Parts: sequence; structure tokens; C-alpha cells
Amino acid sequence: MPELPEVETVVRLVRPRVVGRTVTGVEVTWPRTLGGLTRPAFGRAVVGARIASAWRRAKYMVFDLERGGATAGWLVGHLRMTGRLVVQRADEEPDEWRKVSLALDDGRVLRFTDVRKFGRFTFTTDLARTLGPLGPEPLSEDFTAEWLAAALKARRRMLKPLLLDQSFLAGLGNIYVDESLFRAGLHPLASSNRLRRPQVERLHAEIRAVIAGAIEREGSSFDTFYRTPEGQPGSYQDEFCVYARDGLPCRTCGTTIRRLVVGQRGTHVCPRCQGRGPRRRAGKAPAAGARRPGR
DNA sequence: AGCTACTCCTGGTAGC
DNA sequence: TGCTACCAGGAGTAGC
Repeated sequence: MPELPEVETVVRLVRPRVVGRTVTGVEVTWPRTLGGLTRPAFGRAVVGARIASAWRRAKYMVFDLERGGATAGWLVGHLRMTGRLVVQRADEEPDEWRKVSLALDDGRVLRFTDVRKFGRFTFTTDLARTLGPLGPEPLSEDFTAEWLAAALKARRRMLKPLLLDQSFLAGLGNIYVDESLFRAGLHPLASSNRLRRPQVERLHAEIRAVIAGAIEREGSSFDTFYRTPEGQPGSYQDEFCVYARDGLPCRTCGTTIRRLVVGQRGTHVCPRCQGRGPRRRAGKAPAAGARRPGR
């Protein structure tokens, strides 16, 4: 799934092809991708506007629009599960899953494509409201071990759902949370307010290392979905320690990696490196078979 | 406050 | 080979 590193990769590759371009037309083939905006309203807002810059916040792609040099709102995209954003020549065969296409003044087309239709690509004049509450960027100066220690202590939540919560920390998804927790030696079910200071510092460092490493490798492409806008797969999947490795030996200790379900999310742990987790109430042992979790 | 369940979706695949 | 049932999951929402 596209998370911070994948979205960052997409923005970096798309940016030089769209910044400075003016939108000359739109095609919307699945209106729900607009997230409530009507097709005509989207067209009116976007056609004739110039894309002034492109950047990322959390897992959102943001494009500043201008008219006559003044801010005219923002294009905001979210890839969710299977979204892609590409720039193509207008005469190139369009993807059968295209949802929103913007014709540009250089004869190319910015296309938002999405097999599963969960993604969003729309226009807003209220960026803060569209993005919603977001925690700090993991690679920003705001994200310090001190901040993390205080923030973890202020909540009493299981680490995994907390780290997935975008209003707590921005940009992490299922893959990078599992990888960060493994590398920090922490169990996903551990309670946020019970970490000791050295554990917090290690978690902080590993989150940053995982995210920075994944950006360097242009994200992870373990299935057929995520590709860079150039069509290339990322390579961070080669670095996975636990994600999608259930049934395989831990790279550190050889113990079999297990899969459990935490907050309806597939979760991968090394029972030895990350411990067995806090004692949960009896009666609902998490499914953790090496093959199929069942349901 | 924090947890669970449900919704949106469809390609891939396990199991027959 | 072909069919069916189920699974993945980011984020929003509802209910306990």
C-alpha cells in the first residue's frame, strides 16, 4: 500500500512534469474519486489554473493552484490502496482504471488511476479541512524522541493502532509500522504509556531509519500495484524483516515470523525479538498460524 | 478515551 | 480448467 515513502516518490517524480503547467481540460470517469465534488464544479475549479508547486503531507499529494499569480485552491490526491498518479502523452493509451485526468498545456495528461476506487483526487479551497488533523512528519524536526515520549505517555493505546493513527504521527501505514516495531524490538500490542525511555528512543530512531531507507529505495512493491510514475517498482520490499514474512524465519534469530490481527490489520511479529506481548484477556487468542489465519 | 465492526472495492488466489 | 468464496486494507464513521 502506498505509505509515506511511496507517496514521496510519486511526488518527486511527478513534480518536474507538472509544475508550471496550466490545466486545459478534465475528464472524470468515476465521480466518487472527487470525494463529493461534482464533475462540473471540479472542472470549473481546475481548468485554466496553473500548477505552482507539488508537495506531500502525510500520505497526501498536494498541488498548489494559481490564477493570475494568486492562490486559487489546491488539488489533493490520496492513493489509498491501489491508486497511481502518472503523467502521459495525450496520445498514449489510457489506463482502463483511470478515474480523473487533467490535460496539460504541454500536450501531456496527468492521470489518477485506481483499480479499487478507494483513492481520492479532488479540489479544495480549504486545505486544512481536507487534510484533517495530522501528526508530525517522521522526518521533520518536530518529531523528536522527547515529543514521542510525551505523546506516548499521554495516551493509553496499543502501539500498532496508535502508530497507524495519522493524527498521532503522519505517513506510516501497515508495512512501515510493522517494520519499525520489529526493529525497535517492541510488540504491537504493547501499551503506549508503558514504554521505558530507551525503548522510546529506539522506536523513534527506527521509525526514522525505516522511512528514510524506504524513500531511498523508492518505496516497496511486493504486489502488482505500487509502481513509481515511471513504471518502476520500488525495492524496499527486499529489506522487509517481518511484513509479509509470516512462516519464514526471523532474519535476526531464526524464530518463525507470525501473523496476528490487530485492529483488523494483518500484523507481523517475531515472537522472540518482540516478546509475546502483554497478557490479553483469555478466550480470544489471536489467529497466528504459519499459513492461514482464518476467520 | 479507546476499542471493535462496518463500509468502500476488485484482483488474486485458495480450495474444491 | 473453471468455479466460488474469501482476503487485502486506509480512513471515515458508528456504537459500545
